[in-house]
Amino acid sequence: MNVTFPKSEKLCSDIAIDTLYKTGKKFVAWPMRVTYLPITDAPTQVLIWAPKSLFKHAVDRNHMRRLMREAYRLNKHILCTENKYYHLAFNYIDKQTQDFHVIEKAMKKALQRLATLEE
RNA sequence: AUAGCGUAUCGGUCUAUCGCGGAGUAUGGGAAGAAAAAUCAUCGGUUUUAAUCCCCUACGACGAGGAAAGUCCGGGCAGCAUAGAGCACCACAGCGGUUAAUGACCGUCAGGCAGCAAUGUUUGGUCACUGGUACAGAGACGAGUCGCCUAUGGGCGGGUGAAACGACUACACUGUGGGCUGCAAUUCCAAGUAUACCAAUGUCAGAGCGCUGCUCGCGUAAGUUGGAGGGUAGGAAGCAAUAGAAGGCCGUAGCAAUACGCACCUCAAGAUUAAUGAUAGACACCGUUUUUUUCGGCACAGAACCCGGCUUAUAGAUACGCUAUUUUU
RNA sequence: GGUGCCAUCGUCUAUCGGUUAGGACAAGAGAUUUUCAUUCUCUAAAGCGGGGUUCGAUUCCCCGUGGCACUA
Repeated sequence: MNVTFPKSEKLCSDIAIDTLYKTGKKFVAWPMRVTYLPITDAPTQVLIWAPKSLFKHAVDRNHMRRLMREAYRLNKHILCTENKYYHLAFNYIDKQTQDFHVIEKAMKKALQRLATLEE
C-alpha cells in the first residue's frame, strides 16, 4: 500500500486551482469542505488549507493543515483503487481545532463518498 | 523563613511505526552525446572509451524561536550620474562615555510620580528675533484697576488665573545627523503578444526619461502620455559553511556598556499553494490525594536575504546580588 | 515579504491644544392634517483600549487592538 505524499501529488498550479474552484462540485464532511473535479491525467492532486479568518495564529493553521495531510496520506488508497483521477481541495471550516481522530474519520467518510459517487 | 526588586540562563527527553524538505553519495538504471581511437568505406555510417547534463531508484548528515511575532529604529547588501549643490523637510537634545550604526546601551546630575525599602518609570538645548498663552481678570507683555503711603518720580498690598516685567511655549532659534528607494531591490534564462487602433504632445528653439517636494546642475536623445485592448504570470541567481560588526570561556583595561588579545570550544534549516509532521507508549515536571494507584495539566507561539537593538506575548525551572519583615544565635 | 493610511452619536462626516464636541440622514416626542406623507419645532445619542507630555489632550508622543490601500 502506497502511503507516501510527494510534491507531484500537491496541487500547485494557479490556473488549475482557479478552474477547480470555479467549475468543481463540493460537499461538506465536517469539519472539512471538499471540492472536487475529475481529470484525465495522473496523478490525483490535492490542495489542503485552513483559512486565516478562522485561525489567527500561523501555528494553528499549520497544525490543522498537517493533520489533514496525514489523514489524506494514510487513507488515500480508498480513492486510488479506481483508474480515475481528481483535483481535490480540502479546506477546514470549523472554528475549533480538532483531534487527529476526528479529522481521520471525516477524511475516510469523504473519500468513500467520492469513490462511490463517480460510479 | 516569607514577600519583593535587579541581572543572567533554560524553556522538555527517549523508543517504535509511517511520512515531508534536503546539501550530497552510488562500479545502480535510462536518455542525449562533445572529443579521441578503431573499422567499413566515402566525406557519411558502425563500435569502444566517455567529460558533461537530465530523470528515476537506493542511501542520506542535518532540519524551526526566545521571542521566528510587531515592523518601532539602525546597519550590511542592491539599484538609481561619480551620489552632485542650495532651499525646504524629518529626526535627535542635561553632562560624560560605548557601538558598524541608532531614537539603542552604560555611568552620572536635577525634577515629577509609584513603593516602608531594594528599585522602577518619566521629563530635561536656547528665549536675542518672530508668533502664541482659552475662560476669568483692569491688564497675558502693550500697560495699568482698587486700597494705602508719597518728595507725584514711584513703592507696597489685595483680587483673577496654570502663569502677572519673572515667565511658559513652538510655528522661532542653536547644535548634530539624514541623498532617495527597497530582496516583490537587482541580474539572467525560457515562453508568448499587437511595430495594429483612437486622442494629446514633441523631434536640436529638444518632449520625455534617468525612483528626491522645489530650484539648479549633469547624462541621454525620439518618442512619450492617456484611452480602449492583446499576451504572460514559469525557472535560476540574489538565498544558506567561500560563515562573521558572531557567541562562550580565559586574560588585560574600565565603576559599567564595551574594547583588545586569543590557546580552546560552539554555531551546518532554506520551503515557495510554501517542508520541519502524525500515531502509540515510557520517563521527567506541576496539581489533586495521608501514601501508592488513578485522574487532570504541561506556556507563548511557526523561519521566508542577513545582522544589532527596542516593544509586545509567555506555564514553569535555575543561579547570583540586593531590600523589607519576623524568628534564633 | 515590504511600504503607507485610518478609527468621532445607530450610519456618513467636521474640528487651529481651551467645546455645551458641530452638521446631515436615521430614531423618539409634539405641531400642522379627517388620516398618511411632506413640512416645522424639540429631544436623546459619540472621541477604539492603556500610559505619558501639558495648567488643560478628540487633537501631540509611546504601546496595544481592529480595519483598509499600494507594491511582481
